Amino acid sequence: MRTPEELTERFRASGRKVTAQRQCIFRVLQGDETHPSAEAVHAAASRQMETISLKTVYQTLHDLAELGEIAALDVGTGRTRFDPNVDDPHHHLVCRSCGSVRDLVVDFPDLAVPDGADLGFLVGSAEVVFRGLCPFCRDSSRAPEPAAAART
Amino acid sequence: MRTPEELTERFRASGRKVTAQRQCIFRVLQGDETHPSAEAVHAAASRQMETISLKTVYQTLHDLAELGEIAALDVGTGRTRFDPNVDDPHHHLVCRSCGSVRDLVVDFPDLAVPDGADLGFLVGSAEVVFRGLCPFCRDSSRAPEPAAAART
DNA sequence: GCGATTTCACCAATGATTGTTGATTGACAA
DNA sequence: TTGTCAATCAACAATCATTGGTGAAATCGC
Repeated sequence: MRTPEELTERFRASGRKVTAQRQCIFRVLQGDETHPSAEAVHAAASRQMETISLKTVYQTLHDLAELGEIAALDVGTGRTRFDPNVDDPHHHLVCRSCGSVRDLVVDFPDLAVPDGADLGFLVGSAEVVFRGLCPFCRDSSRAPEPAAAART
Repeated sequence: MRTPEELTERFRASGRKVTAQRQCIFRVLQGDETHPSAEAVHAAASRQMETISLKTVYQTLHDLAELGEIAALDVGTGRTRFDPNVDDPHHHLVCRSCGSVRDLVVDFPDLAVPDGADLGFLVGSAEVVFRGLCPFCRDSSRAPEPAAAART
């Protein structure tokens, strides 16, 4: 993901204004590898700006996604998660227990639809989701890690 | 997926009663390869039983999933889809345009998390989603196929 | 400085799914 | 055949994540 400064430029260049709350969100996303939901971003942003509204967070996340600076991803855990890592192609590890998501930067060269098996589909991309237990849920295999359980 | 008769036995064996509406749903799912949503199952069932309620459909689909006779799957299209093919492991082709889903029965032997890349996760399974355009949306590349557009 | 954009709080609506009610039906074991 | 309990129905409300509206206040950037 780009730095807050670069994002500021991009926003300006696209005709958007750069407000304090937007910059706050830029900062929150910077280096975040937890694939936060909009709620989680809002919670983190609120720590820096108590009055920032959930609406604004949703709006800015969509702006960022529209500009291709972050990716919105749905791994079947109910809410949309946002992935600041949009530079190197990767897959995902998803915890069955707490729903946490981590990047898996691995290339699978053999991952393609065999000839004749595509059922007429014009295939564009492949995403792999590995499901299992994250380190915390694996250890305390009945009680998920508190922070993770809090819908992180 | 098992035959309606087998499902009838399984339901009885698990202490569930086998009603006309449940059998109707068994029949609807039988051989259905479209990965129908609950709504779609309800629509199809309604053609055989006009009074069957959506509630009952949801309930029965969950019963079937609980017994492992069908799989509930979420490919990021908003609604949960139900897959009667639970016997051979497979992946999915998803249409970006109309959201239709098809099975892809292919084994990817190299699909594993490399040593040391698992970030501490205890990985259990891998699902691949290939995204692209289904035959209908590919041809009429602006207007999705009517039946498919109707939330099939 | 000025105008257009953005934000705010508040509240309502969406769409998929689940829960509640109370009355009726019907499956199935005895 | 019958009694019991599960299942169903209609109708309605509630959930949760997300989006939409309002009007007023703030503020970005030319």
